[in-house]
Formats: sequence, structure tokens, C-alpha cells
Amino acid sequence: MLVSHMAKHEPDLSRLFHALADPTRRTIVTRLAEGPAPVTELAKPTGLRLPTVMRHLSVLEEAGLIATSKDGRVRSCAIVPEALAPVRTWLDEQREIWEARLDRMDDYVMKLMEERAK
Amino acid sequence: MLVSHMAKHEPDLSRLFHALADPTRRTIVTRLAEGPAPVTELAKPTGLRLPTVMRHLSVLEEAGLIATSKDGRVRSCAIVPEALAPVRTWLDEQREIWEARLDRMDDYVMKLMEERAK
DNA sequence: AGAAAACTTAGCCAACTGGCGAAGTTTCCC
DNA sequence: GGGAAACTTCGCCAGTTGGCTAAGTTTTCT
Repeated sequence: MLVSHMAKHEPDLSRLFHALADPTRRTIVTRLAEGPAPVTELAKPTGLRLPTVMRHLSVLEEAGLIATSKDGRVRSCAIVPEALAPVRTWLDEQREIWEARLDRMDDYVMKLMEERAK
Repeated sequence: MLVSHMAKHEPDLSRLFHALADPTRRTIVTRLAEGPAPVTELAKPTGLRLPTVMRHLSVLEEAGLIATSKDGRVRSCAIVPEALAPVRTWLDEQREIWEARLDRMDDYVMKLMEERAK
């Protein structure tokens, strides 16, 4: 894998979480998971104006969650499914830390019980 | 299952994602995954002032990610590990939608190939 | 009692957000 | 050529955020 490709899409968790923190943007992501769509089609169900939706789309794009390309006067938006990986990884890391702690607590309790059994 | 528990069927993903969108708050969550800690101990590594950290903590608490309790003059903060479940669920849902789409595309391609083989 | 510790509240501020309407720009169709 | 479609850019606005300092409050220590 080329470094130049990695530099562009840092696993910027803050950007990712921020992008996902808006219900409109999550709706768009869910819609795009079903397949690509032009901006106007994404805007319709939201009831928001185009400039507003454009803003949401650029937040999603800057977070690396979607990719867009223009064909004629239509901009097609598509999801970038692997973009969610860093989020999943972070969640897994938290769970690992938590479980490691539970294990240590288990050990501690076991030791206490052994002491007591003497 | 009690209705009161189901009533908020839509867990507050916006609050959760927003809470996790700040690096300071993620650092606090990670620290708390290792075990409970008082406010001052959480503040130390951040280099931020206490009121600022308090604000971060209340954002985390309102998102349900941490729980706090006061013992004497010390407020102890602890993680609520199951609070991350809705985030994980949402990610899983997105993946499901995406994979269902891939399956449909597979079917489509298979059909095309069959047509061609005629 | 008096000081120190550990919050807690209040208020200030600059920057960011999410919405809007108005006015472009580029393509497409007749 | 001219109008409609589909963005795109601009600038406005109210509300939120994340940082701070200053000034409480409650407990604990001596």
C-alpha cells in the first residue's frame, strides 16, 4: 500500500464520530449503503434545502465516509464502507481494555478466596 | 422486558457519537475502561482546567457513557461499558445493509453471465 | 478554628454548526 | 438559442461547543 494513499485518509476518529453524530448524516449513510445516489435524491427524504444537504455531504466526504463524482450535471454519491473500520477498531479496543480489567478483578477475587480458604 | 425500558427504542446515537467525537473525552473513556477515577485524576493528563473537564464529564454522563457518584468531596467516575452497544449495533446494521447489497449485485452478475452463456 | 483539597457554578469569549435564501454555474433537452 | 435541472457558492443567523477565569461550596486535615 502506498503511503500517499494512507496520508489522505488518516483514521481521524474525531471527524468520523462527528460526522456520524448528526441524524441527517446517518440517514444519508444508511441510504447510500443500499447503493449510490445523486444529491437531489438524498435531499428529498430529509426535507432540507440543497445547500444544507451539500454541507452534510461534504462533512461526510471529509470524514472519508462517502465518495462523490460528477457525471454531467449530476453528482453521484457512494458509500465507502471500509471507512467505518476505525470506529469498529476503537470500540473493540475499549472492550479489550474493559475485559482485561475484568480478568484482573477475577484474579484478585480468586486470590482473596484462596487466602480465606487457608 | 419492561415497556419503560423499550420506550426509547431509538437509543440516542447522536448524543453517543457526539460524546465520542472529542479526543479529550475519548481519552477519558479509555482511562475509565481501566477502572474508576476521581475528576482530578482524569484532569491531570489532559492539561485542561477542572471546569473544562467537568463539562466533558457531564457530556459523557448525559450520553450514558459514564456514571459518577460523590463520596465526601471526591466525585468518582466509572465507565458504563454497555453504553457502547447501540453504536456497535448501528455499525452492524450498516454492514448488513451493505452486504445485502453485495449479495444482490452478485445475483445480478450471475444472471448476466447466464444470459451470456446462452 | 482555619487552611487546603476537590469540586461546582457562573459567566465570558471565539469558533463552529446547521439551517436558510439569493444568486451564480454547468448540462441537458427542445 | 433558451429554459429547466442539478448542483454550487455566498453570506446571514441563532444556537452550541470548548476553552478560560473568578468566585463559590463542601469535606477533610491539623
